[in-house]
Amino acid sequence: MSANTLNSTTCNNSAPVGRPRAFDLETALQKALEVFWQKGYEGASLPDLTEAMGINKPSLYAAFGNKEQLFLKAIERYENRPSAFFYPSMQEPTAYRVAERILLGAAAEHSNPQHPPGCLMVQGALACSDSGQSVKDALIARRKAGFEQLVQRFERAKADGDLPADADPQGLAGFIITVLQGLSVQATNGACTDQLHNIARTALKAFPQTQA
Amino acid sequence: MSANTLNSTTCNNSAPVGRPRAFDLETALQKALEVFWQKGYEGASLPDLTEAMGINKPSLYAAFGNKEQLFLKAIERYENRPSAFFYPSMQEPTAYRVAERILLGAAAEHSNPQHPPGCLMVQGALACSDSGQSVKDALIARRKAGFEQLVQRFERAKADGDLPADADPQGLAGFIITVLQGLSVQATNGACTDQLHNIARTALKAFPQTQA
DNA sequence: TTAATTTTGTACTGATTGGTAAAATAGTTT
DNA sequence: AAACTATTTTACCAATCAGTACAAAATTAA
Repeated sequence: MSANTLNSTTCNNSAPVGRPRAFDLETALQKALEVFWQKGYEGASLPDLTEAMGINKPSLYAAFGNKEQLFLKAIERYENRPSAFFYPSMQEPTAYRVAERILLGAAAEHSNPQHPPGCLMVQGALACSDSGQSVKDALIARRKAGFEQLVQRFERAKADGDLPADADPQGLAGFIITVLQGLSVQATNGACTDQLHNIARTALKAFPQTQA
Repeated sequence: MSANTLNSTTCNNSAPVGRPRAFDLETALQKALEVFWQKGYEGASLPDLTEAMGINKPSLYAAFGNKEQLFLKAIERYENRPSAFFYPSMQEPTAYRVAERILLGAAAEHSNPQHPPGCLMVQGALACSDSGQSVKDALIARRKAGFEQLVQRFERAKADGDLPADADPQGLAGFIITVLQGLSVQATNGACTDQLHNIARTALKAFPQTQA
């Protein structure tokens, strides 16, 4: 196992001993992320990955462990990428604004032609063989974590008074997450940004809006 | 290719010439359907399929062609199974009732513990390798066909007056389909019927309701 | 310069993938 | 009974899967 795991810009500026790595860890991981995004965990073969990453298999295994660990690092990068919108949306001032930013963000991002359609958290491993079960479970856990965060945000909104006293944070969060994930399937179908935007706007009509 | 393709109850009661088939085509197809439903097209291996179907590979190939054709026959059966709810929902008298039946039907059916969670049309092949592309495309086409049917139903509803004159059939149909497919992901997460029902009810609040 | 260390490219592994060849078997037809 | 036909069983095929052994290469440390 290497000393610096995934830190391309290490503080230690003295070059490490041994032959230097000929590729950049982050850009290679980004390429792997895009392959997984397009083909899913099991649909992405090692030749698919190594070709996109511009490295060969021993380099991949030395740097990332194995295919499963590479995938887990890819979804971690996915959630922290600059254009990620879900968790940043929590900081909006009202529940409605949170819901709006999530769904409009998904409409734009899931149909962005600069990367594969849809959401990696959904496309990655929805149904798979027995050997993919652990990765599928990891994605389920991540999706549930997002849901729980949204429930908490809506509970806070209820306490803050920007959601009605009779609002159901659990139900509303479940609804927003469901539309979010449905938009991922729509994007796979080839829907463009305008169509997804239209769907998001329709969904938002079901969301309680205390003030405009 | 066999004379009787998929007709277990043939009108011709004289036994066909040759060694009789030792299994029932429909029940074998049903078993294959359930494997695909659980694991997806590529996640279902031939041993997975033959074991569930209770036959061996040459029997599978003789009866169904190959894995891809077996899958296509499985999704055809899926759409015509007794508990299918999507197309029958079109016959409801109003657009709202159509939307309601689709979403409540999905809430119940996608979480039915008697079969795998979610919808085969979504779980079957959302993201896959290059070799699964044709099956993925077939599922996209089926999903789009369902969407188009719903658009037409809502356009008729607009003409009938049970949708407002300013209603957007395309947008409304896209929204209902999106929630429908999102519910499939939720079911994969392990959501129970009550949770899906709650989400469906929330979604229906976004749907124009001319009369109760 | 030599030793130590790490990555690289090549070639390989055993297991599994979808698919099939061929003979044995179970029926109908003549 | 003999001929015919279709299915079953067993054994196999080439291709691909994820993963690795090993030696050459490239760097730092001594």
